[in-house]
Parts: sequence; C-alpha cells; structure tokens
Amino acid sequence: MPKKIKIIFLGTSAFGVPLYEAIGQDARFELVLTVSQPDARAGRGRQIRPSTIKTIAQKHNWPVITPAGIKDASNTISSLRPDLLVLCSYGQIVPSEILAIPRFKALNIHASLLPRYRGAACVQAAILNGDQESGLTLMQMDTGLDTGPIIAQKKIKLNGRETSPLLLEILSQAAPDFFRENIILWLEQKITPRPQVEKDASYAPKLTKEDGLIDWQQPNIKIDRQVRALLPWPGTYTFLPDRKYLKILSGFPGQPVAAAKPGEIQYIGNEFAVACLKSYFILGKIQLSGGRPLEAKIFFNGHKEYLGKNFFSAPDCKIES
RNA sequence: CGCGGGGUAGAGCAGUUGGCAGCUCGCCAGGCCCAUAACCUGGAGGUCGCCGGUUCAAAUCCGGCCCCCGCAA
Repeated sequence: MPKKIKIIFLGTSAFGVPLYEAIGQDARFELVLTVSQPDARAGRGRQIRPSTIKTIAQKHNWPVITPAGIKDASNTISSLRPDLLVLCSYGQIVPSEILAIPRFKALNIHASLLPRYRGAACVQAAILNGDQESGLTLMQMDTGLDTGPIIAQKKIKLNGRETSPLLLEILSQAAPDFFRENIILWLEQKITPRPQVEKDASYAPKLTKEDGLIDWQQPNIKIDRQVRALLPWPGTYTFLPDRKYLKILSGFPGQPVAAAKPGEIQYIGNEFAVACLKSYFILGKIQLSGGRPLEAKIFFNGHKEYLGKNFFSAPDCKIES
C-alpha cells in the first residue's frame, strides 16, 4: 500500500482506547478525524466532562469533533474523503449517507460473538448468561444495530469468574491485534463478509438500575453471575433489614442446601452468607451508601444484630442514598 | 450552585434534653477443651477530621475549612 489509508474513528468509551491509539500510531494509517459523543454532565457535582476518547484525542493532539447527532458531521466527514471508517463503542446509529462515504466501507468492532448480543450491554450479557466464551467481532456496518455482515471474529474462553470490567479490559486489549490481523486482508479485498444468521440473533439492551436489584429467590449461581456482570454499573444491590441500601460488590456461590430461607443473613463456616433458592451466596465485598467498600465479614462482625434477619429485595424499597 | 450520607481505639459501628468516651471483631496475657472459626477471665489501645466560637463543662450547640462516599449521569 503506497499511500496511507485515511481513517475516521468513531468512539466514546474507554473500551475503544487501545484500538484507537493503535490506529492513530500506525504508520500505515492516517487518522484524519475522530468523532465522539458530546461532553456531558457526569459525576458528583455534575461537572461537564469530555468522553474518554475525546480526552485521548486531545492528549495526542488528534483532531476530534463531538456532534450532538452524527448526521451533523456528515459534510465534514465527506469533505475529508476518508478511505475507511472505524467505529468502536460510539453510542449512536450511523445513517446510510455516512456509511456510504468511505470506499473501504465502515467497520465496527463489537465486544461479542455476533449475532449474539447485539447492543450496548454485550459483555455483561455474556457473563449474565454464563457463557463459556466471549469475543470480538469485526463487521461491516449497515443501518441496523450491530446487524451488518461479519468480517472476522476472535473467541475468548471464559473461566466463569470474570467480572464485566475484567472481561471488558481483556477484550479491549485484544482489539488492536485483532484489528491489525484482519484489516489489511480487508483492504486488499481478500475477505468476503458473511451475513449474520438472523435466527441466532439476540439483543443486550442497555442496563437499568432495576437490573441490579437482587432477587434472593433465585439460585446462587444466578446471583453470582448478576454480581459479576453488573459491575461497575448499575451494580447489584439489596436492602438491609432496616432498609438501608447495600451494594454487593463480590461474592461466590456456596454449597447447595435443601432448606434455605431466601434473603436470610447467616454466619456459615467463618463466612457471612445470604440464603437464596436452595443454596447460599457467600458475601465478599459490600458497600453501604456513604461508606467505602469493605469485606462483608468486617461489616457484619460489628453488626451481629442483622444475623438471622432478612435482606429485602422488595420493589417498594426506594433507591435512596 | 443537581440530591444526599459520613469522618469516634487497628477495623466496622453506637453515642444530640452538653456532664469522667461505649459495642462487636481483631490484638496481648491466661484459662477451659482431644480440638476449634466455639466458650470463660484479665489487659493494652482514642488529640472523638482540622481551626475558631458559646459554656463552669462540647464527640454532642454555632461558624469556617479539609477529606471520604452513595444517588444521579
């Protein structure tokens, strides 16, 4: 390839950073523009802050724009005459008029083995469903939500103890090599994308705060998956017997038992555990609102009054601070 | 000015009609026991976040400051 490939990168979250920097620093490519989501109020104090990708762009002095709607950037994008458009967790559907601009098309790197888990919470979905494997998909974009034909995939085996932040990190770090291994073949048109098998498709819609509420009537395996999957947001939570909001940050499933009263807090084998459906969930780290994260053992050592009482997971418990 | 909780012994917490600072765990010493994460006895350990004010007397009331955290995104 005699000439540099002109790339426009679309991304917002930290997940895309390794890939983004790899592209920006690759001599074969010329990063002509970065498109990210607009600055938004976030965090305590609701300060206005830029997206992670925008922050990285500014650090390298790479050109970046943050249109409210990607359509607003349509003219800017076409005037740069990009050869390729690469998207990684950008957060907006890109319309066909923009997808049609680059001659090597618009590609998306998605953190699941499509057609499984189209959508935003793809990594969480893999853990929530107890999948044996996860991975990355390089795909050609169309106007649907992660529906375009697949160019390449990379599988990652799961050991069943991953948390979302960890798996996200693993996939994020794997993205640059995965991209480099396939992009040249793509540019040389040695790969024919294959359409997704529609009947195998599933969706992982954005999570909500409600998804984090623990139902102690479930088997401990499910609760364990929920705890690992929903970090760091929305997080899993329950309510103490006096209805204080309590985050469950970690734990693991205990041995099955016949008679367990779901929700009951118990001291078992030198650990603090909560009864769920025919089993116990051993508590690891927990966090009260206003408090820092700490081992359940440390907290309950000073609160023996909770033993034998029940956690609430009733919907009438308001989420309060 | 988005809403809110908190800084008290090594850890987690209680303690506002102001009056010599408490609980659980841990730690040290000893005891019981085949043994123990169990139990019993004794012990060490605190400028009550910082500064100032009110008062005979402040962890507790008033003012200012620093730090930590939850919700919300």
